[in-house]
Amino acid sequence: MPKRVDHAERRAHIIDALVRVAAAEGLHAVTMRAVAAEAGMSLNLVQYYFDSKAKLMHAALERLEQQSHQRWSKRLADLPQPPTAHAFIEAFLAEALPTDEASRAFHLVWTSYAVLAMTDRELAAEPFVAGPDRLERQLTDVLSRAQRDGALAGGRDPAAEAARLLALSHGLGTGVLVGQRSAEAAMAILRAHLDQLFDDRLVWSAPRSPVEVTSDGG
Amino acid sequence: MPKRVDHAERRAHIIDALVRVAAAEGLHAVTMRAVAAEAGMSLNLVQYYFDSKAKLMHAALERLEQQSHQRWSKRLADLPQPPTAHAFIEAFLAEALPTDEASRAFHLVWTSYAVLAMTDRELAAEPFVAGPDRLERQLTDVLSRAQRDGALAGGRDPAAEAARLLALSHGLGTGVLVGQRSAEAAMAILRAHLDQLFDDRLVWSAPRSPVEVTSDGG
DNA sequence: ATTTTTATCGTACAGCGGTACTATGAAAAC
DNA sequence: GTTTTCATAGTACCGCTGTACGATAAAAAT
Repeated sequence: MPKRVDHAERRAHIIDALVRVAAAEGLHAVTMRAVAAEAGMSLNLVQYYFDSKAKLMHAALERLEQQSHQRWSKRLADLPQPPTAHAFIEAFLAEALPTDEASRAFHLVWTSYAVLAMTDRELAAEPFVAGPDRLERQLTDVLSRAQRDGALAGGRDPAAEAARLLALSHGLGTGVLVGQRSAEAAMAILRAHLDQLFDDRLVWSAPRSPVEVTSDGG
Repeated sequence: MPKRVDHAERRAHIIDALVRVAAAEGLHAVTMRAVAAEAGMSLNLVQYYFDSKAKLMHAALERLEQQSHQRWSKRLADLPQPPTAHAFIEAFLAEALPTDEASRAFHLVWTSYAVLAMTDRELAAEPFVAGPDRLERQLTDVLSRAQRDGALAGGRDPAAEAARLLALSHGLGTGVLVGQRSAEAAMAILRAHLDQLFDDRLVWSAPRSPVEVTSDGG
C-alpha cells in the first residue's frame, strides 16, 4: 500500500458514499458503518478521514452546497451569453427541480438535512437560510433589470416575485420528491408561471397611476 | 387503580407526547423511552397501547392528519357562509402556514414524516400524495366555480392555479419553518398572489367587459 | 539501517434502542 | 369467593452505533 494519499479525494469519495446511502435509505440510515461499506472501505478509515460522525455530516453538507453551486454555474454557462432574464430564471428553476436521478438524490438529501437543521441547533442552519436568501437577492436583481428593460408584466415587485419563484420551485420540488407530481408536470407549472411573469399580454386595465399593488418593499 | 381505561384517550395522550418530542428535538429523537417520559408514564405502557414503535409512528401520522383536517374544518366553519372563493382559499392558505407555535409544531413534524416517507417504503406515502391530491382537486373545484362566476383573472386554468397555490404555500411554509421568513411575510406573499389571481384589474390586452371589484368586506 | 510517519485493519467497549418476559395489585366475571 | 382480565411496573436481552485502542505493513525520514 502506498503511503501518501490524496486526502481530499478520499474524503470526497466517502461523502459521496454517504449521499448514496442517505438518498437510498434516508439520513437516519447514515451510520459510520453503512457509509464505510458503501465506500468500500473499513469503518476505521471513515473515522480516520473524519474524526467524528458530526464532522462527517458537516463536511457532507458543505460538499452538497458546493456541488449545487457548481451545477448551477455550469447550467448558467451553457446558456447563450448574455442570457435573457427569462432564460436565466428558467435555467435556475430547472436546476431547483429534481429532474434526473442525481438531482433527485441531491434534493432528497438536502431536504433531509434541512429538516434535521430545524431541530438540531448544532447543525448549521446557515445554508438553509443564507443560501436561499442569496438566491433570492440574485433573482431580485435579475428581475429588477428585466423590469427596467420592460420585460416584466406590469405592476410586479421584483423582490416579491423572487420570493414567490423560490417558494414555488421549492414546493414543486417537494411534490416531485414525494411522488405527487412528475418533474415534467412541475416544470410545466413553473414555465407557465414564468410565462405569466414575463408576459406582455397582461396589462393594466387602468392607466398605471392609481394602482398600488404591494405594501412596503422593505 | 381503576381497571377500565379509555384506550383512545390514552393513545391520544401518548401521541401528543410523541409530537411534542418530535417538534422539540426532531423525529430522530422520538424513542419509546423519550415518548414515555414526555407522557409521564412507563416505557411499558407505551408498548402496551401501541404494540411496536412502527405502529406508534403510524398512529401518530394518522392523528396528525385527522387533527389537520379538524383545524381546517373549524377554520372553514368560522368563515361567513357561504364564503367567497377568495376567502375560502385565503383561509386554506392561512392554515397551511405555520403561524402559531402549535401550527409550527404540526408542520415541523408533518414535514419530518414526509421526508421519512421519501425513503421508507414501509411508512405509507399515501398521506403525502393522496392528501395534497385531494386538496388540489378541492381547490380546483373552488377555482372553477370562481371562474364561472367571473371572479378569476382572465386566462387562468383552475387546475394549474390550484397546483400552483399548493406548491407556493408549501414552499413558503418550509421557508417559515426553517427561519428564512416570518409567517407574516409569507402570508403577505400569499395574499399578493391571491389578489393577483382574483384581481380584476388584470385583464387581457384585448378589451373585455369590465369586471367589478368585489371589495372584500367579509 | 533504524526510526518515524502514514494508511490501513480488526476489535473491543460502553451506551442506547426496541422488544420480550415476568410480576402484581385491582377490578370484573363467574 | 375464586378466577380471569386489565392496567401498570420493572427489568433483562440483544443488536446496533459511535468511539477508542492497539497492530501492521509500507513508505519516508533520519
